[in-house]
Amino acid sequence: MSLIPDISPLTLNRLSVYLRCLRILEAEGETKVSSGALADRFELSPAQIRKDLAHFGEFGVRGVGYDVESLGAHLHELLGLNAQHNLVVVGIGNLGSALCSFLGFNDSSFRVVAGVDADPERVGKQVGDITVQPLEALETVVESAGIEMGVLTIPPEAATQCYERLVASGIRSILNFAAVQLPHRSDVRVKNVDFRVFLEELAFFRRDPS
Amino acid sequence: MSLIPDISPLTLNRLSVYLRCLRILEAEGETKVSSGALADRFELSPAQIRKDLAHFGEFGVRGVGYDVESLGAHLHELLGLNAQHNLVVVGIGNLGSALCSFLGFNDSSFRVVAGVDADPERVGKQVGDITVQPLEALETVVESAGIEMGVLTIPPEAATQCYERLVASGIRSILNFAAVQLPHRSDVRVKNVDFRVFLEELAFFRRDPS
DNA sequence: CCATGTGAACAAATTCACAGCA
DNA sequence: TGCTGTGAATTTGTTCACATGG
Repeated sequence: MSLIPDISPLTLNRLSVYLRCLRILEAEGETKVSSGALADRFELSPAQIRKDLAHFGEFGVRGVGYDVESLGAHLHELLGLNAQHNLVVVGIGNLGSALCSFLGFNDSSFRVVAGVDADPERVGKQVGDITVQPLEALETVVESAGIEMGVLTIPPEAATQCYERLVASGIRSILNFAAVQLPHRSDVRVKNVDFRVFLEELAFFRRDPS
Repeated sequence: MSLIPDISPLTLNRLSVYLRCLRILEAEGETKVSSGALADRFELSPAQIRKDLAHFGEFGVRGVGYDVESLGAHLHELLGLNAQHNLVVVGIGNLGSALCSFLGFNDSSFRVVAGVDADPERVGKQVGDITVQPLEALETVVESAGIEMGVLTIPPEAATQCYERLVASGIRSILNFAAVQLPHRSDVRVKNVDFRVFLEELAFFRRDPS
């Protein structure tokens, strides 16, 4: 079906946003929505919505708009959410725990199936659905639980080593919350998330305009 | 001094990244760095580094490069990090707690000075430097502690109401982790962070290319 | 010399505006 | 009529290549 052309990261992230918006409308009982209505409701650009969607076929009906449910289903599939993605969370501090519980009741595209921590105090703890295992078990766990994505929620000093171990275990998709530059590998996709960048963006607009 | 021209969000976020890189080099004892060396080390583009920095004056020395310490200081100031920014965290679950402790030992540009939660079980708990206070105390706390930024780490149902209360208390900068569309106000800056968007970006590149 | 700073060339992304279809 | 889908126009962002100056 959908032979997907090249897609920019900006467009890709907007598709996630659109999907979120559609789910909200769906919960409100809406069945049809136009690009203009979507844009008004969620502060988006109608032309951009249409452009973004048009890359992947003709999902809308002229004069009417889009079917909330079927467009949602299309985006869901397009984003690779039909498959279930098993995750391991490395570092079960507060942030790691937050992700474990967050991805418990989620719509099951993502599921944390294991969590490991270097701290013996934390090993054995129950967080969301999982029991914390020792860091040494990382490779074993990845292989036995069919894990395909790793989440790094550990201090920066430990991040690179854990990254190497995840990659050596066959993981090719990593969400990294540690503020370090992980070594680049063309076959591994890393998504870096740095909270300080978000805060600094807010701080910039509060600076003294001297 | 620095009369700052308009700056794109992309450039702004890169400045944060540059600052992070400079701090690492500083810790390693480097005193000078060229755009090329920075780019090699951190997988950036040398021309872009120069363009980005050149917006704000001539920080480099031709034939030499940039002074790690003084460029760091410039960026620090430029990003509004000389001032201390007091934050309130609304919702002290795992994610809220993570932010409280994360911004404990930080370099003091950002400080969580208060945390509130609707759950009586959590009120009185000690997290990082702060003692959790009841949600009702939100306005009082904001006004008495000189708070200028709010962080929303609460379930989506509660987010809009807390947003309104933060804004009514005078807060104009908000970091929002709840997956809702907060009402737009031209005088309030909201930075939305949605973990699912990050995960879906990774999932997209794992989808079945049918 | 060597690396910055910068205008000019290029590329990407967004918006416009309208043809085409239910 | 009304909204999609889309080429064309515009704006924004990136890269190139070189003149400039320590």
